[in-house]
Amino acid sequence: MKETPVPAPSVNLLPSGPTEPLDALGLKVACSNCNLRELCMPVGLTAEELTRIDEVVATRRKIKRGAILFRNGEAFLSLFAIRTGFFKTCVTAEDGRDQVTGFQMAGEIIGLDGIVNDHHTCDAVALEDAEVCVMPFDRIGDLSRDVNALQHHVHRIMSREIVREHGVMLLLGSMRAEERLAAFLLNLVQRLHARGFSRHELVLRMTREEIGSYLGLKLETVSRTFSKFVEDGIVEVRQRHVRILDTDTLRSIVNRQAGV
Amino acid sequence: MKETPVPAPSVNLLPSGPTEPLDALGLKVACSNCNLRELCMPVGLTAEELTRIDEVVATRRKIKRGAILFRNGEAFLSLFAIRTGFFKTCVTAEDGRDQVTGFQMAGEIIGLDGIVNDHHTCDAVALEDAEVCVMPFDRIGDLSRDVNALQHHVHRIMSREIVREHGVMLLLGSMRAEERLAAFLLNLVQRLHARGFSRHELVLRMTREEIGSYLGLKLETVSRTFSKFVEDGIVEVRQRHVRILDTDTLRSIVNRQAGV
DNA sequence: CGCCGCATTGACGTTCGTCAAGTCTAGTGG
DNA sequence: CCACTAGACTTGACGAACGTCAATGCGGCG
Repeated sequence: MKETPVPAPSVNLLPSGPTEPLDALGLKVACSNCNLRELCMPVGLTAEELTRIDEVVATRRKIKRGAILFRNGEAFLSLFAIRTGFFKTCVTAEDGRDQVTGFQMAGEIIGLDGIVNDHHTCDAVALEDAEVCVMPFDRIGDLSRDVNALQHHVHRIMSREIVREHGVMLLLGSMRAEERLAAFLLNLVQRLHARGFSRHELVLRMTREEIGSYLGLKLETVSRTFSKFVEDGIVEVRQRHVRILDTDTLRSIVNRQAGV
Repeated sequence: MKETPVPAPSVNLLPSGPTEPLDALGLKVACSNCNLRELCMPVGLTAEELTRIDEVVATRRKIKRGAILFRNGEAFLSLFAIRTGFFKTCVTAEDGRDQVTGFQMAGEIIGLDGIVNDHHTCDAVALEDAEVCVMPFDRIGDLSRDVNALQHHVHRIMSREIVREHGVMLLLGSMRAEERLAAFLLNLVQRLHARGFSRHELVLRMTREEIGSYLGLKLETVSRTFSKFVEDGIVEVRQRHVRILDTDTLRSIVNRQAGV
């Protein structure tokens, strides 16, 4: 057990990770009985569609902390559904500077950037030991011709990513450091809560520098802003452990007009 | 910022707008004989697929300059392919500040943000008189079950938008004002060139404020940066008319490391 | 002709980046 | 078990880049 324990779920949605018992026995873990299904697969399927959906996942793959799932320039073959663990994706400019474009957790899909030119255009790095479901893209295409709901689901996933990025553009384009960090924390804790974790506590899986890259800030600014939040009694921070003491204030920071 | 290659028309394809002669006669303009087809539809279709593709477009719609094609919160029913004209899309935060998320021109598809929740999440505003092809989304879904290439095409369009937004995030997160504006101008002129316009001249359809919103800058900074480019002999600017005198320098501005 | 929206320019202030020093923690090896 | 180290984090001092506020110019259109 090399991983620091994750915060205890307030609701026991994910007590031992997705379908862990079956997995431990070496049995095939199907989407149809994966408890992350609601996050990555369409809902309201018929029994028959459900079993067909299992075909989407070809294999699973374990990724060590720090290892790369796919890299900019690599041929695109599959999408990946995260079963466990935490990823970042980042793009790199020609001059070397790079930008974290997102942090992804269990139930989320990565690799969508690769579809347009059959090559990935960003790197996906595991920030903790992780496991992903490998979903060959041609298989998704074939299946979504039969299973109507799957087709729509793929569209929705891509659309959701577009909308998410709109939000990031708003953040990067018009928010100040405090607002950015507040929005970031609220977003993270909200997504974790949807996965059964606490509404108020979280463990950051990324460094200050990675947060800064995502938020368009330098690591020192991220650190200072954390310190300010602590001074103001809004959060408690011990290393990467964060406890949110005052969600309302955090929310008001995000929504306040510049200059107010 | 890298731009995904668009099939480049050999010569002046758009001196008078797509299929304008037919249109003027009141004849039905089909995708199959629209000269923007290469931009918004899949290539390499069979003759039969080509005629089926025509079914995607239900109607066309004219939008006056300043008018709104769709608005945040409206029900999502269709995607729109731009036939003529120029649009901006922008998201609005609860506190009222808004962010231009993109500028779109002929051959580009807008409305993808609406898929995920059946409601649009941004506004699309015409920056000049425009015409769009209305493509009901359920019709696209039905058709892409039959026409394989269409299905893949829809995926590619959405993926391209995701990749484009990654580029914007890089720009907003790590570039300085000059770099942002240089990248913006190069991107615009490149896309216009792919549509048969000049490689060196362009007419901005948006205000300095809209440029600023897109680039995460204030309008004064945009104006000042233009002035600096003019001083340096990189561009000529007369109102919204821009002539690029030194593309190479502009490119080097985009790619230079901070501090160099 | 005069108005209005857009654009430019200047003076000044704020925010955040830069540079540097120093602290804390987890991990390693004696 | 403790010392040591490397990486991550914090904090301070300072400066650069950009925002803010305000005055002015310009062009298009009724």
